[in-house]
Amino acid sequence: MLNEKFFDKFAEDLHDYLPTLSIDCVILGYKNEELHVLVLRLKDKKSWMLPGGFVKKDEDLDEAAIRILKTRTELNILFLKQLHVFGKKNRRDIKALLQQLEISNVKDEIKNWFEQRFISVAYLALVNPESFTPMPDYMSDSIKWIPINKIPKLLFDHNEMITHAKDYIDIQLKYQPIGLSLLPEKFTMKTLQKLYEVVLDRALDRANFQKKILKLDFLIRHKKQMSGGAHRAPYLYSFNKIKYQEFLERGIGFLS
Amino acid sequence: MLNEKFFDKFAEDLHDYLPTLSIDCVILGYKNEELHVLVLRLKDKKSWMLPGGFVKKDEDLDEAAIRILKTRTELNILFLKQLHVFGKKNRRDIKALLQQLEISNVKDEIKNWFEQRFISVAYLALVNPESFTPMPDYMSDSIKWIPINKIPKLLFDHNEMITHAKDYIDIQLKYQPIGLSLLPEKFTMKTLQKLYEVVLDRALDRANFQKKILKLDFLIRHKKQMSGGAHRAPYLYSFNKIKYQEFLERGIGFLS
DNA sequence: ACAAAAGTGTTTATAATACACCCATGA
DNA sequence: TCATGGGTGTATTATAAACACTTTTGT
Repeated sequence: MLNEKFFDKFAEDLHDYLPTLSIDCVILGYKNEELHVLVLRLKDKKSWMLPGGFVKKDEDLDEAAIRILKTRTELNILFLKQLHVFGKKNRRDIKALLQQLEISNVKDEIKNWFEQRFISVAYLALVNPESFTPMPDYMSDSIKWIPINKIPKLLFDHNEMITHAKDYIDIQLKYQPIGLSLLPEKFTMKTLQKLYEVVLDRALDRANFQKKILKLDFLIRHKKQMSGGAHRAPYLYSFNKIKYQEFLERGIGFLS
Repeated sequence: MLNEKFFDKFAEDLHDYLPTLSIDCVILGYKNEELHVLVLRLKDKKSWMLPGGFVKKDEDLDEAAIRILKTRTELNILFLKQLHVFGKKNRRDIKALLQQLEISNVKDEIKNWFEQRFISVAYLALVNPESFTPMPDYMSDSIKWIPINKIPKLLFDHNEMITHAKDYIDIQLKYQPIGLSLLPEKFTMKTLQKLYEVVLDRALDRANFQKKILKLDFLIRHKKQMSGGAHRAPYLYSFNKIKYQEFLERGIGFLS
């Protein structure tokens, strides 16, 4: 069994982790004009779940979240925010998990660990899917970007976590800019508008969108232009990160 | 020592609680035209902290928060929301706590319990201060409403929790109504306006405020009137709880 | 030169703000 | 009847939405 070695190591390290506390990550990416979520498929090839992990005794909660993200995304910098704590007493179907992990014949320590009641802190991360190749981990055989509207039933309350993330994005979008973590370095106004349309789930007026966004003054317009279709070439833009950051902090309402 | 009996009992019950996880409550109330926070003074008469507690193994996280609130406020129904998890590894100055609890000569189990690293979930509660008398607990000698701008240095990261609560209220106020939990059953438009002015920290136009709020249509106007000053008597209003609830759920922006 | 999409401008509707006016009440 | 604060109306300004017009590009 592929993960046996991992579990032996994990059994040794168990005492380094805080008990009963876990972290799960809703990692959102934007590609093909859709919002996607990064989900793991377990070795049984049937069950899906969000990437997650545990908190070491000598690390901050946020540090743990970053460490867990890095094992999947190789990324250093990304938008990362604590979303919500999920603490229902029966939120985990433990029997199902043990089966799916194929660890029923594993050391008692490991079994006891996974049989605990866990309170889980859900984190939201926004990333650009084109900037890295996601990596599966010890208990999963594959990791995939799945469109947010086509997520299958996940283990435990993980679907609820995604809903929470989507609600958060919907609300935040109305008074904070998004995009810095979701788009490539340079992009067209149309691309940015499409992102907003996907998240808001409604069409926006091209002319008014352009005016509003430019007025906020956190985009840098580049002289260069794209080549492509048989039409006028659009400007490319990038974010003025300082002004963008100011906006994130102020959080002024800027789109109805 | 007054709490010895409590600690004996607590030592017995320790195994009923989840380790390393605590709850702290920012309880906000509005009186004398100011936002107040409910804080505890410890028995040493110098240290202040937020009311808090631990999570039982057989209760949901939210249930624990409600239980903890009830021991202080006697209240059943109130606005309650999970704010943020505080998880810095050195967030608690443990030595200071042990001194202040005067439990340095207490059973080892108790000592070990409090010496743990705790991750704490901060909850926000809004209550009407006139509807109950707050109660101190085993480790505090008094509990008081203190204006949010005059909070002393509290233990650990509790000041940060209050800042977090205030920020949350500031943002929420812009696209959700507040008041149902903070005001008495019946109130004048002036009172409601004052609440908004205190929270937003700026003056609002009387006429426009009235029009905007009434247009939202979640207030019930009562025929009766107050007596008092030498002037026209104002209407009394109360909340239409159904419409108010609809607004909370929709969360439409309604005050610039 | 034409189609297609980008960029800009103009008109219209809607909402926010400022402030003026009249009303009711108790001294 | 007068001062005080309450309630309502109106003019002004700012913002949002709709859409028309012009520009640039590849074919």
